[in-house]
Amino acid sequence: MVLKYILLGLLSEPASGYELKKTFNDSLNHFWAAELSQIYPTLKKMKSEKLIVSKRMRSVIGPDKKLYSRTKKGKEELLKWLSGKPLYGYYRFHYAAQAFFLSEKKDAKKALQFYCELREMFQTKLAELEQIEESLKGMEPGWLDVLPEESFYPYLTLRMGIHKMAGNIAWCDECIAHIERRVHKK
Amino acid sequence: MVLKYILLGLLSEPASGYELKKTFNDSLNHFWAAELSQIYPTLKKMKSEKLIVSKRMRSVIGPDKKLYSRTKKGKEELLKWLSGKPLYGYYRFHYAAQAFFLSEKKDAKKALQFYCELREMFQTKLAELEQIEESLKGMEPGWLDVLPEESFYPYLTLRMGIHKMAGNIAWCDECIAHIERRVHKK
DNA sequence: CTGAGCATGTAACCCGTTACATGATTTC
DNA sequence: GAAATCATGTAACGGGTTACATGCTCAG
Repeated sequence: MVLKYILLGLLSEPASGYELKKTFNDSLNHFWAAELSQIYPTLKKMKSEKLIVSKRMRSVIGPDKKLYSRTKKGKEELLKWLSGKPLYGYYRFHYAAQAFFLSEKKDAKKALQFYCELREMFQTKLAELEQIEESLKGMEPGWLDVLPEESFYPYLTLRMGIHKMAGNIAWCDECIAHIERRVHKK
Repeated sequence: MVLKYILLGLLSEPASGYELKKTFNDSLNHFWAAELSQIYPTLKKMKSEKLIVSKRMRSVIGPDKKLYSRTKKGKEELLKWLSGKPLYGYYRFHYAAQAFFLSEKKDAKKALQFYCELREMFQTKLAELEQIEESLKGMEPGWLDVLPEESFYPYLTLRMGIHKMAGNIAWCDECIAHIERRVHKK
């Protein structure tokens, strides 16, 4: 139930479900995602658990919205989660599954093509993240040290995405070199 | 339905559900996992789709087992999947969610501790992967070039895991340095 | 005779996705 | 009047996990 804790974390400022979804799109997207159809029921459940309260608000544009705020109990729950050990989980990489069985194709050139396509995908993702980083960066050299904490820690997770993608690209380059050497040896 | 294709890929040699589970434990574990309670129904469904056939086999030790083999249709299905573009998917990193909200703790030392623990986790995983790699490596310098294809491509996915972990560790080191600088500045 | 490993399965549940349903307001 | 954006929800389904159920054989 990680979504619950993420919503709790985002509700340091009151927000509606719809607004929370937008935050996902532009702040947490490189490591998490959630659809509205999941957010709404989760908020409902959190409210029944008294982790948050809601207030009906008139919206200037569009229909009324429900502004959710975190309760004291909610804040405690969040801190408890943050105090736990970092949790790793298990990951499923679809492209790795494909890469694992590449020998079935009996054609090293196809394998080479696969890794080149994969590299391009990673390169695109990396460029996206670097663009976000660029827009965040101040122009003075000490900008990072004066960033407020609420922006500093999220920035570090953006760096995670960048490191991951760089690692992926390095992997692809290595694989491409290995496969090419094999092709030429033959 | 990636599991279906993975099982299809593993069935280049006939095997039972129980044996396939063991393969997961020692060959694909760094990028995929599957429980027996998921493998058995999946095999059943694949059989009904005529992608595989089964044969009852007497086991020397323990009860009878069902040996599954891939059919021609199954092989075709597998090749079709392998010919598709590499699929990326979306990923959810629990520890990143925690890292995102570290400012809530109001204590940079706690944040530092979090990243140190995370780094240790990655280091442990990396060591595991490197040990597997060590046991795979031959002693002659050209060992990789003479590896048969069915071992070469899986080896490359092991390299993926190693690159990912190295990237994660580099990220942690960077974060730790940033946070320490902030603490000292204050 | 107990426990570990071999072997196969079902049931309940949880998380997340896609599709569907509804309706207001603003802009072109 | 159509399309885009704001706003909230429900229903069906899929993939995966945990727990449960059963039974064989071998080693200590």
